[in-house]
Amino acid sequence: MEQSLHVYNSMTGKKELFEPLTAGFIGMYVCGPTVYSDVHLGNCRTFVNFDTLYRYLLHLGYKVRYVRNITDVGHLVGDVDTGAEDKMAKKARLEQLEPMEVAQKYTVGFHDMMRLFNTKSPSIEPRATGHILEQIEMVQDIIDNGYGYVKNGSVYFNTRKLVEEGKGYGDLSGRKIEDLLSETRSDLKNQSEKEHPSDFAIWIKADENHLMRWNSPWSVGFPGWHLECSAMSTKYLGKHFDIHGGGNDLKFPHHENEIAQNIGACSCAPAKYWLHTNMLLMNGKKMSKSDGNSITPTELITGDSHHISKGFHPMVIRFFMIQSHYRSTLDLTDEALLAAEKGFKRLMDANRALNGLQSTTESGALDADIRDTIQAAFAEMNDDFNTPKALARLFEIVPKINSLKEGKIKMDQVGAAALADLKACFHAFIFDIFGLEDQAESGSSTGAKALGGVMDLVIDIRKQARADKDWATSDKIRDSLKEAGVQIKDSKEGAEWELI
RNA sequence: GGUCGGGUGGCCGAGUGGCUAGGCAGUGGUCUGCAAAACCUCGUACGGCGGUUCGAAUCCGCUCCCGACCUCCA
Repeated sequence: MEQSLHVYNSMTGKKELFEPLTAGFIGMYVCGPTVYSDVHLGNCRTFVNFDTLYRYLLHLGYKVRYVRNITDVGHLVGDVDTGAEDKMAKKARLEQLEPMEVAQKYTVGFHDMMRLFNTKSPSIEPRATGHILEQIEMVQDIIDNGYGYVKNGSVYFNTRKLVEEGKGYGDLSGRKIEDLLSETRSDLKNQSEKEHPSDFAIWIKADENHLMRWNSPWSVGFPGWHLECSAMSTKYLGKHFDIHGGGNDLKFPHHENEIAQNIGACSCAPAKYWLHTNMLLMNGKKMSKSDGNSITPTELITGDSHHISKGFHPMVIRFFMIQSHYRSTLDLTDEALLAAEKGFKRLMDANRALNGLQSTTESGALDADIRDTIQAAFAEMNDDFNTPKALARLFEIVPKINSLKEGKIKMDQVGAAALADLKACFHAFIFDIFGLEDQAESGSSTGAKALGGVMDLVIDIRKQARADKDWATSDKIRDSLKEAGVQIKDSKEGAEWELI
C-alpha cells in the first residue's frame, strides 16, 4: 500500500517519489488560458484536473502556492515573420474593442465557468500584460548570457547554443534538434530573421498597426508567447519550483521554450516535476470547431447542442472528468455523461445515507474492511493522483452503506470510530479532494424550506392512504409528484423524496 | 513523413505476468400493494498474427486502426 505520493514526471517519463524542494511547501505553476474567446471545454478539463491535484496536495497538509496565469498578450496567430497577429489584437480588431476589453470580457467568462465547476482560485493569477517589465528584464538577461540575438528590433532565442552546450533543448518533448532542423513544413520557411528554424521570438517588434505594444531597449513591440510564463513563474515561485503543469499540447513548443528561457536567463530549469494532462475528445476525436465536433461548456450545461440529449450539471461534468485519469484521453459522449450522472447521484445519495447512520457499538466486524478500503482509496491518490481508482474504492463501500441504512446489515457491525472515519473519508474525498458539491443539499433558500414542509405534509397524507390501502390516492400522489419533478422512494423506514 | 501515446466486455473507464477495478446499461432474484430505490447474483472483455513463459490481456516482434504533437491550441 503506497503511503507516500508519487507523481509521473513528463520530463523523465517515470513515476517519481514526490519530495518538495522545501519540506511542507509546494510551488505549482499551471499554464492558464489565453483570454481571446470563450473558454474551451478542454481547458476546463485541464483546470479541473489540476484543481483536484491542488486540492489533494492541500489535503495532505502542504502549504501550496498555486500560480495560474492569464495570457492576454503575446500569443500569436500564424507565423511571426509572415504577418502574424496577436490573438488578443486580432479579436479586438474583429470586435472593435480595446484589447483589454477583450481580455476582461473573457477573463470574467473564464472565472464564471471555473466557479461553476467549483475549482478553487489560484493563489496568484498574474496577467502577462501586467508583467511586461519582468519580461523585458528577462529578455535582457537572456541576451546578456549569450542566448539571445537581436534582428531588426526583434529578439530571438538561440536554441542551437543550448543544444551545443548539452543543456537539453528538446528533452521534455522528446525532440531532437536535427529533427527540428530538417523540418520541411512550408509554414516554417520564410523565417529570414531567425538564424535557425527552431529559434523562437522572445521579443517582437510591432508594426504601426499593432494595437498592443510597449517600449523596450530593442523596439516598440510585445513579448513572445512563451516568455510570460518564464517571467511570472520566476517572479512568484522563484527560479526553481516544484510543479509545472499544463495541457499535453503545450509540451512543444511552449514548455520546451519556457525551459530554454529559464536556462538562458538564470541557468536553471524552472520545475522539478512536469505534469501534463491529456486531451478531452468528443466521440473519439479531438474537439474541433471546423468539423463541428465541438461543444462549449455552456452548451454542455444547458443541453443546447445536437451532440447531447440533455444538459448536464457542472458537478456531473466534474464527476465525469474525475472518473478518468488526468494522463488519459477522455472521450465525451452522451451515453457516458448519462452514466456519470447516475453514478454521481448514487455516490451523493450514499454519502447522505452515511451521514444519517449512528453507530451502536464500540467496534464491529466490518471495521477492518472499512478501514482497509479507506486506506486503499488514499493509496490510489498517492499513486499519481489516480482519481478513478480512488473513486472505485468509494463505490465499493456504497452497498454497505445502503445495507446499513436499510437494516440489511445491522449497525452493530460497524464500530463508532470506524464509522466516524468512514464519514470523514467520504467527506474528504467527495467535497475536499474531488471538489464535488451535493446539489440536493445546496438548496437552502426559503423556497427549499417551504418545499420541505409541503413534502412532509404530502408524504404524511400518502402514508395514511397507504395504511388505508387506498392505492388510488397513494399512486396518484406518487405519479403526480413525479410529473412535477419529485421522486418518492418508499422504504421500511418510511418514504423519502428528492428532486429529479 | 517524424516523435509520442493508445486500442479493454453494450457504453465510459482503471489496471495488471497467474488473484473481482468501478460507474452506466443488461440478466436472474430479494424487498414492495404495484412501482421506484436499495440489496444479492450473473456476464467471464482485453485490435489481429506470431514469439518468450509453467502461465500474457499484461513482456517482445510484426501488422491494422485511432489519437496527440511537429503550426496556434488545455
